[in-house]
Amino acid sequence: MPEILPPAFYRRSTLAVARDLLGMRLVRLLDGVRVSGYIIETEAYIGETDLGCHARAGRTPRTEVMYGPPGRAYVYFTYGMHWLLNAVTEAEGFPAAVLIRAIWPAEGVTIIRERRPGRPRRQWTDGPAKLTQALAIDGKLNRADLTRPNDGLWIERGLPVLPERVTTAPRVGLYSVPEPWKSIPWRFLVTNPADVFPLAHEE
DNA sequence: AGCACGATTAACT
DNA sequence: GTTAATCGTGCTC
Repeated sequence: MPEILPPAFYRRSTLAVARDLLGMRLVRLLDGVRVSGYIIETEAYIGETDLGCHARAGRTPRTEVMYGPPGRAYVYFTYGMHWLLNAVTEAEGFPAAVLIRAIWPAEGVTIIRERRPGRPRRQWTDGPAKLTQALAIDGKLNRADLTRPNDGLWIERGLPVLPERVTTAPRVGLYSVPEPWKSIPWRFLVTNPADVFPLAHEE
């Protein structure tokens, strides 16, 4: 039976959660069908002092969810057209989250292809807004509970990713953010995911 | 009330 | 390599 990651998984250091989410399975239930993928890229955003984190603005209507209980979804809209998915981390009251930047398709490949028309397979879910398109994730899922199946979006234990398969790098897209936040290596990637995860077959 | 900008993507040259 | 698309958010007036 798939084990849904409990609140205790998220109620830890955001860097540990970002690292450990690699290989876990992000699951979306669409019309009773499981659409899922293994998480292969994440980024950590940690507290009001992290000038790359939205919580640098303090408590606002948008950032409020990051101050709430761990294991909830923080879904926000950017560039006028894209939704991005985060998992809230750390103890309630401390604002932090992990951005899910890429997944390796696992289940529901037919639905994913339909939701990413005309794109080659490797571009289905290799970006933070591409995966939300593929899994039909938008603002309605902000504050969803990722530790229960109730909201149709959760994260399960997946496949282990060994330390030698993990790369760290600076976070993406923080052009105007001052140092050290701009270059601090809080991005986590699985190297050569094709060697680790099975190629999903058509259903 | 107005404004600058963004945790991006796709389509260009 | 460059750039347009497009609008919610937070900040300033």
